[in-house]
Amino acid sequence: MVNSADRAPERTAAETAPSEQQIVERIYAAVMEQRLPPRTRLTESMLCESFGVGRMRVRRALLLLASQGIVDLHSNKGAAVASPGRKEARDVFEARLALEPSIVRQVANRARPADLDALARHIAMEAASRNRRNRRDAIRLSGEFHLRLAETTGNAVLARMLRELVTRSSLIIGLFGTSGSPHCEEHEHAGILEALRRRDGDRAETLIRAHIMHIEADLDLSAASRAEPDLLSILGAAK
Amino acid sequence: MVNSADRAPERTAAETAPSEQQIVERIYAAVMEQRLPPRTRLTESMLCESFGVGRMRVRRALLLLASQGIVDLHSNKGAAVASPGRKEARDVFEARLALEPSIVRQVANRARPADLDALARHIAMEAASRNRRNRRDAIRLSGEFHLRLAETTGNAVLARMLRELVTRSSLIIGLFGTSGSPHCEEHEHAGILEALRRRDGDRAETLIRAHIMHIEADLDLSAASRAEPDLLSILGAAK
DNA sequence: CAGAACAAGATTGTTAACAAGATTGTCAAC
DNA sequence: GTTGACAATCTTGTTAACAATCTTGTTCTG
Repeated sequence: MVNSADRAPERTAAETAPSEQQIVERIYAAVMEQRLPPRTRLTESMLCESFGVGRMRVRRALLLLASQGIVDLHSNKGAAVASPGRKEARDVFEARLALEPSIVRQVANRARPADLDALARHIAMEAASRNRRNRRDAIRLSGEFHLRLAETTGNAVLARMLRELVTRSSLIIGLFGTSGSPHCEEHEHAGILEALRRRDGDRAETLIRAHIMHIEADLDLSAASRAEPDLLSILGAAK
Repeated sequence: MVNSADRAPERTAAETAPSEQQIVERIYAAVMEQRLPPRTRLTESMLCESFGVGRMRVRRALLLLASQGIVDLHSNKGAAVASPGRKEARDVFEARLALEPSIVRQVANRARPADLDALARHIAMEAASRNRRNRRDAIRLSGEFHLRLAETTGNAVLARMLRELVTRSSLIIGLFGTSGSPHCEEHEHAGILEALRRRDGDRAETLIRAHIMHIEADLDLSAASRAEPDLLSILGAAK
């Protein structure tokens, strides 16, 4: 009776049926930790028993995720984790280059000491995960640092937009990233925080711009990566 | 038999049942033209017969609109056109100040002559609507100019984000705007285009930043405007 | 044996009915 | 006459069944 089918159909009494917003959160987290690679099929029935909710909730959650570019949703063909192309990857990082310099400037001008301390603790967690070789947490925390910056501005609009961009960046890095461990980042996050502590908005802006460009430079957006013709190129090359 | 109730329940055979994306577009347009004022109740049954679709489509469309801050969606209480508060208004314009300077800089660097001509034609349409005292078109076109700029970058991510921000700005202007006709804008749009034609990115950036701040300066975000306690303040004042 | 037609299974899209909750109008009691 | 409770109506939230579409496996034919 115990089989692979009932991995998580029933949950403890404490967890009530999650709302669509909570379903979205959990898929967001899974994508940011690169546990859900691009092109992963997300069938409704599978999600229903995973979360213990009805089909309606799942469909609404998928619609929200699709509206933010996290999943692709084709008519009559179901949902799958999005697989951004090169053009889309460039667009996402261009948008980040537009938003994040403004964000760190605001933080430099308006952050309270407690906010900066929280950012320092976050960087410490990043370092701990990296030392512990906990790749999953390290990846998630590295992206979440940028979210924390956005949240520190107190601007909910900016925070929501950046959250979408950072999550899509995780997909992009999983698809096009070349170096497995971007340990350059940790050092750069610390440098940004130092500039923020000195209230040096110009410096913080320069640093985060360089930081984003470093992340993008680690990608291979040149030619024949995995994009649309996944199986064709693989089979053609293997033959 | 002809009554106010059947304003658009049946449509010509050419128009098939619109998809949820089309429903979203039409509500977007209505909000941008300030035909749907904030706090307007949007009951599902009303939308169903307005668009001639089932309840499912309407609910999905409302969910999408809610995820972008265009409508408020409270549990068991239905949907209503969003009524941004002062904080939200400031956040939206702060986000625009972050995005649009980058957008015009990109346009200055990369736009083709045909793109710039299209922008010129758009400004001409704005002027025509204004001369014709067509307030509805004038308002919509004025906002759409910023969307055209974003689309000219070719960056779909930026374009989608700005679309949300511009639409929410329409709501904000309707709520907090003081001068009825912002005819200053037309002149400013033309100035931005001129800078773009000269490929002067710095100048274009400066102009659009000033332009956005002018729009925001026309708002009254000080104290007791219409926000949350709409009826209470009205009744209290009328007494 | 290859290839196409066909059929079975599965998945998504849609509709309808039902249940739960909120608002409004009414009525009785003080 | 006013206030409170109650009931009717309307609106939303949920579930279940049904229809349409796609995928996959089989079989028949050349």
